[in-house]
Amino acid sequence: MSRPTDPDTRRPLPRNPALRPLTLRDVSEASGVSEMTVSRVLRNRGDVSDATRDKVLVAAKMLGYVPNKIAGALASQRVNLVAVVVPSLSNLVFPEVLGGISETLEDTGLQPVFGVTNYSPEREESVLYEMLSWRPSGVIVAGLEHSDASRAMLRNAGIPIVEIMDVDGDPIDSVVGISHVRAGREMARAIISAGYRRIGFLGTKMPEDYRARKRMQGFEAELAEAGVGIEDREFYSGGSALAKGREMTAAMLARSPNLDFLYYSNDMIGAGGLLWCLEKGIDVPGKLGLAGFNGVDLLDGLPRKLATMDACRREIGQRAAEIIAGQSGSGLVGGERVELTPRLQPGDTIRKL
Amino acid sequence: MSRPTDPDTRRPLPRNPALRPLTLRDVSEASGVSEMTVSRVLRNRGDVSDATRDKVLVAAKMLGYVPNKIAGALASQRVNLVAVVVPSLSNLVFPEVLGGISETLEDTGLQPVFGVTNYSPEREESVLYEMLSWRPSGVIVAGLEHSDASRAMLRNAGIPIVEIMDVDGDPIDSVVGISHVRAGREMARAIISAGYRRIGFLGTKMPEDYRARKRMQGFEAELAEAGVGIEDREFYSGGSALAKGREMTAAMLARSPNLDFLYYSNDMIGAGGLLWCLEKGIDVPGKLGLAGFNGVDLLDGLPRKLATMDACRREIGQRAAEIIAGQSGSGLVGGERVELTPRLQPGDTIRKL
DNA sequence: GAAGGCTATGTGACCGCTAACAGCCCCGGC
DNA sequence: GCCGGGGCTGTTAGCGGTCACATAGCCTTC
Repeated sequence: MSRPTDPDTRRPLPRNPALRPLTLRDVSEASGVSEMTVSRVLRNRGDVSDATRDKVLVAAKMLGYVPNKIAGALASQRVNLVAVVVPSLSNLVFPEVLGGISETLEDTGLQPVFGVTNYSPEREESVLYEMLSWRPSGVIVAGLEHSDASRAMLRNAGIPIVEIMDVDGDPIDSVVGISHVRAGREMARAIISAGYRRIGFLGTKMPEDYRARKRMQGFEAELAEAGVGIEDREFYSGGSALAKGREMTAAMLARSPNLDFLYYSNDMIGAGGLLWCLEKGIDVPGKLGLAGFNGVDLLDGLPRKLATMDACRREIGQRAAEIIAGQSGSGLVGGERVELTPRLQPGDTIRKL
Repeated sequence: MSRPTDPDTRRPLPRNPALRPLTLRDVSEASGVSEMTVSRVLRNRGDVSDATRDKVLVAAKMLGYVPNKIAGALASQRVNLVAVVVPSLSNLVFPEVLGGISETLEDTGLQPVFGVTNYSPEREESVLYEMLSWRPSGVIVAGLEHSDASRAMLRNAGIPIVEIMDVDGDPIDSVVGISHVRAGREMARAIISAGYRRIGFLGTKMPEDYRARKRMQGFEAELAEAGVGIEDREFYSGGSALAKGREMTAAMLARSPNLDFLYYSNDMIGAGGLLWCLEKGIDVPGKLGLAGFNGVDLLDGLPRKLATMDACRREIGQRAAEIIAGQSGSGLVGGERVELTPRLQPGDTIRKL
């Protein structure tokens, strides 16, 4: 999107006198050419002589004209917006995904527009409705679980849809993510093969956090195959995750002192648990192993590095954005499936063999 | 813009056969009334008989019609979007502000649209340009420092503008935030009155982080009035803040072992420093006091509570949103100034007297 | 020097919706 | 019976751009 670049005039561009928003006609009159030509100049499309171009740009800048994309979009049936819908911004997983998206979209002419659902399907539905009513060029939405109405809307939108974060399920169109079931399994395998056997699970209570649940399912399934069960569980909701991690760890170890491993559904509560264990002088990872999930580098710098599994957040954003950008450009294909592989980061809280 | 997809659900809303986006006319034909009446029903505006209303709603739902806000906005000259421009999402300060905004806008019919500038004035300019070209009902933008062109655009937009986070400067229209200069001063006062005298400052290198700089200026000014100077400084950029906090603290104390207080420009590096000090067995807050800034509750749960100052992030978002919502509703006033008061949270890392 | 092909610009018809107004029907009051 | 006034619905004219096409010059080319 090229804009009349500004020479360094000290003077702010003149104030619009009529307080009526400027239109192409204003620029066209000021520069003595037709509206169409102004439009061409401002969009850098079609042939315009250099002389005319300059005239127009000068006039536009002088007036402080900002094109009206609403009118443009209506006329051209083209919208450079990409709707991005995530459940939360405080999760710190999502800001990173959004970062990947922004970054990748940066030089495609596409613009991300973010919406937040607070993990509520109803809210997701209304956010999607709202966003689709702006006829974006594509939609990126977290998760594979949506209300029937949401799925129908997305399917009917006739634009590329990319569901992200998770690949365990039935995508509407394209999907980019990791298998949380598999992530849970792999962590279980690592834990088992490090010799831990009495395992506790700590997670969120949130019923809508399908991904955390899938991790737990995969985790449990893999343990079961090794003849091991989850001995104790604890769930929380709300509050500061770090503090909750402490509390839950204390509670669980008080209740089940024989546990030799704690698997946390996210790094923040894991970090809380880790801090608590260190304070109590518990031998980590000798007597007690710990692991979280997400690989948030925010936590680099803890006294000990928590074992975790990278959720490929940034890359998920990038790949999703690439799919949208690719399809919105030319012949649409759709139905892509990108499964990324989360990497286990053993850190210092799982025994080395 | 249309792609074949698979219709294998039980009974989704019937697929749009022509793959041409639905319009009011489709609904109007399906329900046997005029487009205008459909429009009225869908917007809940004007009198429509219950019988007609039901007919229309049924038809719209059956078709899976999603209104085209682009056309609607063009015709009505009304857009329910509020542009929100922040420098970063990874700062974890901003997601909270956005939360406050979303929350407050929720039942106003207004919709926030987020843009990210990465602390770059050029990027801010282009993000603003892009957003203004959608003719939003208002703009919320972080900071008071903008390029001349950005200021001109905002001034000329003819819509409510709210600059947030900071009140130390010259606002374009309305402003909601705290005085970072004063925040720095207050922290200095607290430190001085707790008896600390040999003070180090640790912060970001980022030249565009005006607010951190203002805090430092206020801090230094207040110290100076007490006849105290900053004895040592250290700045970082990039990397994990927690880890950087450790490193910088180690480096500074190696260089200036006599310091008795460290003031960090944000809580994350402060937390890193705190963890490092505790590991080293340094007597905090006896021999060495520590303080950060922001009051991020993410960090509740550290072994010791870091002294900090709440930046009123959520409330800033709320108040800003209220201003936009209030003005967009009725007669515009503008020029409001809301200065919030950051509260000192002494935590456990400043000596009590 | 006429035909053909560029390049640079202008012309009208929309894009899908809503504001404003016009009309119709039915009611009650005088 | 006529009039006035609601309640409900339809009609017309844009909103501010862009598309497709027409057009005017001018330069080749033979």
